[in-house]
Amino acid sequence: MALRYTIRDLPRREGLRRFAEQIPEVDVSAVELLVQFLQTSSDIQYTIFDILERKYKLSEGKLVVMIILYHEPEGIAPSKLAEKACVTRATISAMLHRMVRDKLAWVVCDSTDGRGKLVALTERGRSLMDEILPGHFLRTAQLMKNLTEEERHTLIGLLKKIDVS
Amino acid sequence: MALRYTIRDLPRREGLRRFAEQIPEVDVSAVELLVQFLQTSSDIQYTIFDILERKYKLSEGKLVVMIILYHEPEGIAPSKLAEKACVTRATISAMLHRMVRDKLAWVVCDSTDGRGKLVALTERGRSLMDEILPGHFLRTAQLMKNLTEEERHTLIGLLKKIDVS
DNA sequence: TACTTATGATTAGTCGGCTAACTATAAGAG
DNA sequence: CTCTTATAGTTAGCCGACTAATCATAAGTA
Repeated sequence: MALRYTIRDLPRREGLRRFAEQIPEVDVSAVELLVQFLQTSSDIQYTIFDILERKYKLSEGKLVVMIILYHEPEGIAPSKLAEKACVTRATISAMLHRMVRDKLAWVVCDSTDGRGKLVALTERGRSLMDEILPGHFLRTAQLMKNLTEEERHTLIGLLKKIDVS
Repeated sequence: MALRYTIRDLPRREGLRRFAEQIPEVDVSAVELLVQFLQTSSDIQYTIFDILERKYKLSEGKLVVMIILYHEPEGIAPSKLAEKACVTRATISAMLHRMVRDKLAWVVCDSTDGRGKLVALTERGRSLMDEILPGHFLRTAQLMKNLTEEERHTLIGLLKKIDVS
């Protein structure tokens, strides 16, 4: 099914806002802000990551993992990789399987630790990154092009005020 | 594995930023903005939705579906539900299976259309929503409490300037 | 040294997304 | 009225995330 992505979350989030308005004690502007944030979030998800997904079968998670690997030409332990990518080892384990299958990475046993392994990108993995990243940064710049330097600064400041303690 | 959620994406996104800095043509402030946005995004994901997930086994997607159903006491067709929730019918189909299994919703055949069905919340589903929503809106308000009304307004305006055309 | 504990990786099972292919029924066109 | 096309729902199979359990090896301790 072809979802109409440009308006995709409007009705979805709208429901939440309508709901909030019906309950007197609710902080409506906070809900509206959350709704807008989630909306922007899924829009960015689409313009930045779904493109990579469709064109290169590369999810955000895999991109993150590959960028980490790109910086570790000597290889890195899967557990370290999990930690840096902020996912569980189980997730890395499955992802590595697919990456090895697709010849994007290789894995060897760590000679200094019988339990451990070492992962690194293959030449194919490296060149995929070289192919992908320029467009990725370009799309990022495009996304933000309507914001002045000052506005970007303000926006970062306001985002940091959201209390996620 | 217990991830340290409070700092969970710092290293992850950091890799992207460091990468950007090494390439001269890259619009660094745009990348920084994206990094901060994704960071805030996953923080919100945690404080708002992971809580629901852990306490009530309720994902964001299921919450959205249940809010829609909450507003449709007469029942709604799964295809309409998919459209309003902005997911595919296949996704709804699987989710409804689980919701029926967990006695949160029931499904009957549509008498006016041999192909169709009608879904609605069970009493259990409704009362779960009644139980969950106050806390949910409270956490939303908590999240935004450090922002003045004016700042909220500014933030919404800036988010809308992000170009996702 | 032997036992206990900690760590690295994997596996099984769950969930929520997706696409593609399928079945059944409704609606429209000739 | 029949044939074609569109629509509703399901199923199979993939991906990335998770937890919990398991296995092997390292490291620490009595």
